[in-house]
Amino acid sequence: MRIKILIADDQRLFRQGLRSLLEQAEDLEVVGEAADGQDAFTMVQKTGPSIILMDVEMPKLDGINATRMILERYPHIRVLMLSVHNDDERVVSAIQAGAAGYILKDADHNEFIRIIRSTHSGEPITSPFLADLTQRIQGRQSPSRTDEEIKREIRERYPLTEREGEILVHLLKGMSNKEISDAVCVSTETIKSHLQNIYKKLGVKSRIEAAVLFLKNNP
Amino acid sequence: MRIKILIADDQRLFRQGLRSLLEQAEDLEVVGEAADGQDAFTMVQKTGPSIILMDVEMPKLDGINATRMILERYPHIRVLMLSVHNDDERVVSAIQAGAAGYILKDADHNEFIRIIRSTHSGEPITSPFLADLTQRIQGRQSPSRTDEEIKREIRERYPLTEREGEILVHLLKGMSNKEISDAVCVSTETIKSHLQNIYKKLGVKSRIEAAVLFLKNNP
DNA sequence: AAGCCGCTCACCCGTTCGGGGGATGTCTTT
DNA sequence: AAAGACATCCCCCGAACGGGTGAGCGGCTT
Repeated sequence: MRIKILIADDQRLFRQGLRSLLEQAEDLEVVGEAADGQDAFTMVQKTGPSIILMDVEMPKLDGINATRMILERYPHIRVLMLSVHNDDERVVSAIQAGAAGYILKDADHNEFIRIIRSTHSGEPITSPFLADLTQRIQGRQSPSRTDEEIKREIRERYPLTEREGEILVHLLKGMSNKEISDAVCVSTETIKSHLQNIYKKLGVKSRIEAAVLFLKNNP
Repeated sequence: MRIKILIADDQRLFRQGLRSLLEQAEDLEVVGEAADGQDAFTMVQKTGPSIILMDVEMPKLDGINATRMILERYPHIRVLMLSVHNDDERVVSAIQAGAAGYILKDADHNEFIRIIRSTHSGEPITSPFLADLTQRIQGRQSPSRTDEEIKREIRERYPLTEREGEILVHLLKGMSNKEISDAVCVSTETIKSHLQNIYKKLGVKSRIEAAVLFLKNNP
C-alpha cells in the first residue's frame, strides 16, 4: 500500500513538478492536487490522503487555517507545511494548527522524500528545534474525553436516565436519529421517544438547542 | 406590580404555610408551587416568577441542580435557597449554582420577607460572609461574548463571508431557519441558501454538525 | 465591458424531526 | 399486589430541514 499524498499549492507548476518528483518513488502516490485551502479541504473528503503537503501561502483560505479545519475533522491525517519563508511566527502557528512538520521549499528533494516517509511512519515532528514547543502545545490540548466521561458529566448536571444520557452523548456528536439508532441498536422510534423526554427535562424544543445548552457550558 | 414568587419544596404543608405567610404581604404574590426540582423547572416556564424559593433537599432533582438548570436558561431570575442545614459545602454549591442567597428554614418570617424584598430590588447577596466567595465565583464566570465577538472569531477560523458568519452565530444559539430569517430580516429561502454554502465550506451535512464543530473547539 | 462574488429569493422534492397518542415488558419500590 | 420508573416500539401528522437548480442584482476587479 503506497502512501497517499495530497498536494495543496496555488502554483500549478510547483504542484506538477512536485507530483512528478514524488511519483518517481514507488511507495508514494499523489492522489490529488488543490489550488487553495478551501479546495484542499474538499479534496481531502474525495481522495482520503494520509499525508498532505500544504503550502502556507494560498488564496481564499491559507494553509494554516486549512490545516486546522482538516485536522478538526480528520485528526489522523498528517500535514506537512511548505513555505518559502522561515518565519518563526508562522512556524508556531503551523504547529498550533496541528501540522506534523514545517519544511522550506528549497529543501533537497531526497531529504524531502525522507521526511514524508518518516512522517508517515509516525515520527513525532520533523523539526528538531520544535520538540519542546510541540510538547507544550500537546500539553494544553483538551484531553478528549471518552463517551463514558461525557455521559457521567451530563448525568451529573441533568436529571437524565442512563439511556437518555447515552443518547444525548451521541446527539452531541452531531448524529441523526438514524445514526444514533444504529449506534445503540434500537429503533429510530425509540430514539425519538427518548429525545422527547430529554427535551422536556432540559426544557428545549430541538436537538440543536439541547446541544447548544450543553456545549456552551462545557469547555 | 407585585413580586412573583415560585415555591419549590417537597413538603406540601411547608409550601402552603409559606404561601399563606407570604400572601399576607401585599407586594408579594405566590404564582406557583413545585414539589421537586424537575417540577420547579417546568413551573418556571409556566409561571414566570422573578424570585424562586428553592429547597435544597428535594427528590428527583435537588435544589442545587435545579437552580443551575433554571439559571442557565433564565439568568434574570433570583433564586433563594432554603435549607434546614447550615452545611458549608452546600452553601458553596448553592452560590456556585448561581443562587442569590442561602436562608435557614428557622429564620424569622419578618426577616425572611425582608430578604425577599431586598433580593428582588437587586441586593447583591443576602449572606454577608459570602461576599468574597461571590466575588470569586463571578470572577471566573465566562465573559459572555457578544455576537460581534463570536462572529469575528468564526470568521478568523473559517473562510466565511460576513453574512454567513452572522447566520452561523444565530445558528449557534439554537435558532431555527425561521427565527434566523426574522432576526436578520430576509426570507427563509435566503437563510437556506447561506446555510448550504456554510455546510459546504465547513464540510458538514447539517446545522447540528456545524454547531458541534464550532462549539466543541470553543470554550 | 465582462466576469466574479456576495446577497437575495424562489420552486420542488424527499427526508428528517418534533409532538401527540398509545402499547408492551421489566424491574424496583412501596 | 400495586405503583412507578425505565426502555422499547408503533402509528400518524405537520412542520422543518437539506439538496438541487435557477435567477436577479449590486459591487468590485480585470
